[in-house]
Amino acid sequence: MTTPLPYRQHDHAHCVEHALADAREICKRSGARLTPIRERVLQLIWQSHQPLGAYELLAALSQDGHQAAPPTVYRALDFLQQHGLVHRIASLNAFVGCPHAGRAHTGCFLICQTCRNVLELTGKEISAAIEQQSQRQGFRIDHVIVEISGQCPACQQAAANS
Amino acid sequence: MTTPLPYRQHDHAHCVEHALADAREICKRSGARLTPIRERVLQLIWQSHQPLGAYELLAALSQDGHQAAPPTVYRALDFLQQHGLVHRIASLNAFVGCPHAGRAHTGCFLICQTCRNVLELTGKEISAAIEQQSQRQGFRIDHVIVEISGQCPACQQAAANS
DNA sequence: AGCCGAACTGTTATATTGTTGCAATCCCTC
DNA sequence: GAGGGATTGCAACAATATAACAGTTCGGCT
Repeated sequence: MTTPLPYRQHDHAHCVEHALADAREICKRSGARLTPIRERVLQLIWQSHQPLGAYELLAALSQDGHQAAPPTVYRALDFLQQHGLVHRIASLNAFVGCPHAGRAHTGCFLICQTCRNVLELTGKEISAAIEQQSQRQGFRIDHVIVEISGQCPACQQAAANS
Repeated sequence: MTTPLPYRQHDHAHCVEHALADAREICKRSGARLTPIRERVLQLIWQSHQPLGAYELLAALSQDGHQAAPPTVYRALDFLQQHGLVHRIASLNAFVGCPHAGRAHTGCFLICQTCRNVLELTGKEISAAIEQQSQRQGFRIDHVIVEISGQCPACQQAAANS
């Protein structure tokens, strides 16, 4: 798995470790148990820095020598989702680390179809519009999915130069 | 399959026929072939008036006496999606008829987790916010998914009365 | 320390959703 | 009515996700 373009420049190991430290802290505060399997799954997701499917995680765990079946991975993912540490990208059947874990937010994802990177938007404009329109219909919101597929700036440029 | 609450009052058969007539017209204009299978799938989706999974459609086709395998259904669905006649709801792995076929729009769905009905919003506010935020990131949009799960007004009321 | 109950994990099997590849058929155009 | 692209039939299979149950670990409590 090659590290994708936009991430070549940053200190990847450090950013992964930072996410894990955050996760430990968040779980500690809420009394949740970030067990070895769960932590390992979270680490794998962050290392890839791209959406990772459940069965890709499963394969990675097997390479660890860890015997693992689908439920193991799905349970870890459920836990991580419930604690806001990862998001599921419905249009990809895959999971990404959440860079805003701990802070209240509605996931809103820009998915590049070329390099496969995902950017999570933080602005309130979109969720505000969604809440307003839902309220207008008298609809009580439980969960919101916003997934925008297309091409990121870097890949647009790369495409233009070829 | 019981007709869900919000639809008890309308002339369901007429609304289905209207959607089919629209579809025939749209395909005619674009030179697309709305073959019997495709039309039947569209009809089944509209009749249910709720999201329908590919394998539910498959079962319904089999009841017609029509021998059908998964690819048959998926191909029909691909066609209907490409021509804007149905939408796929990623969070349900299911398909709904599009009430705005032919008119340019971005699907934005309110999904009631109680009655399973889906309402497609038409307002431009949400898609405008999405376009604006994407543009700010220099992201070129290809396709947008907005799926809002929760509870519709009717079901909120029903829940309150019990 | 030792016990209890809840949470977590292992394991097998199975359900659900979606795709590939190839042959046969249909339908439009020339 | 012959050629060629679109459509369909069909069989196999791939990918994603869940169910059910047994065993194990962990943390709180006495």
